[in-house]
Amino acid sequence: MKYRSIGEAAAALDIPDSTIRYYEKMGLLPLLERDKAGRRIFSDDQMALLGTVMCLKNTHMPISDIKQYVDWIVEGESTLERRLEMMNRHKQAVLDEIALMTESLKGIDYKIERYARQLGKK
Amino acid sequence: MKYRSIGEAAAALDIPDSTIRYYEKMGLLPLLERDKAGRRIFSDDQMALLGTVMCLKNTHMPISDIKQYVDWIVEGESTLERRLEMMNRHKQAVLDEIALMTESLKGIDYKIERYARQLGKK
DNA sequence: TGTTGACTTAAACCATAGTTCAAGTCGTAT
DNA sequence: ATACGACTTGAACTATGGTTTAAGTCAACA
Repeated sequence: MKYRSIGEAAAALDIPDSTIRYYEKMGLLPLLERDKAGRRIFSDDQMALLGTVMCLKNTHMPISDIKQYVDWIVEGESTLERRLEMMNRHKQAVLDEIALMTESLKGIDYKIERYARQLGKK
Repeated sequence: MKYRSIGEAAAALDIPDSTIRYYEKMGLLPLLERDKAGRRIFSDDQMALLGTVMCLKNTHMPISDIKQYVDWIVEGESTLERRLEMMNRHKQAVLDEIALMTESLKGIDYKIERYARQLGKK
């Protein structure tokens, strides 16, 4: 199994190393292994977890909620139902936010049209 | 012309009064009038501007950029081109962010499916 | 006339999400 | 052997976007 350094993991996900250290400190990356020198090493499983964390972060889930989710993963099968419910609720929140952005974009498009018209007919 | 109090303006846009005061202090609401008692009064024009500010805020434009935009509005017609360019750039940023969220949502949907399957077949 | 309720101010406070710093360790390539 | 780059730590620092507080003013209604 291939292990990655923090630099490789960060490059793979296009985020700064410092963010990964911060996430670990916040408890989003439990069970992260170290080599003999004390350096973080990322297994495929940890890369997958980090990918999930990034999905949640990219959709604006607060760190505290991501931590709850990760804690449930560590806790095991007994939390499957809670995890499913959390993901369903989050999905709806994301859809709502996308809808708000899309709606607000209409106001922006309206400005663009008006400015373009004013500049064009001058 | 109907004027609104800060409470009415806030209720119309479903935001706290304190946010409107904060936006005014940040310079997002220049030319906002006051009544004899010193209270803010919102004309239809100011309501429209506030609506635009909310569109920009809802699409995650930083306060400092919104201020630049409002400053250009106050400056007048000579800034039309810059405003158009700013709105076009912002529109692209919003589309990019929606795309990222939509993509990240796929990872979440995948989790939902897996959890649902695991819970269903048990 | 007096008590509400909505408003005013400036300044302090808060949460969130990182980033930066200083000082030090490790392993490999020359 | 040593220099280099990538890594380590904890703590301090930053930026952003508000919210809260304290003390006070004002207009209208009972």
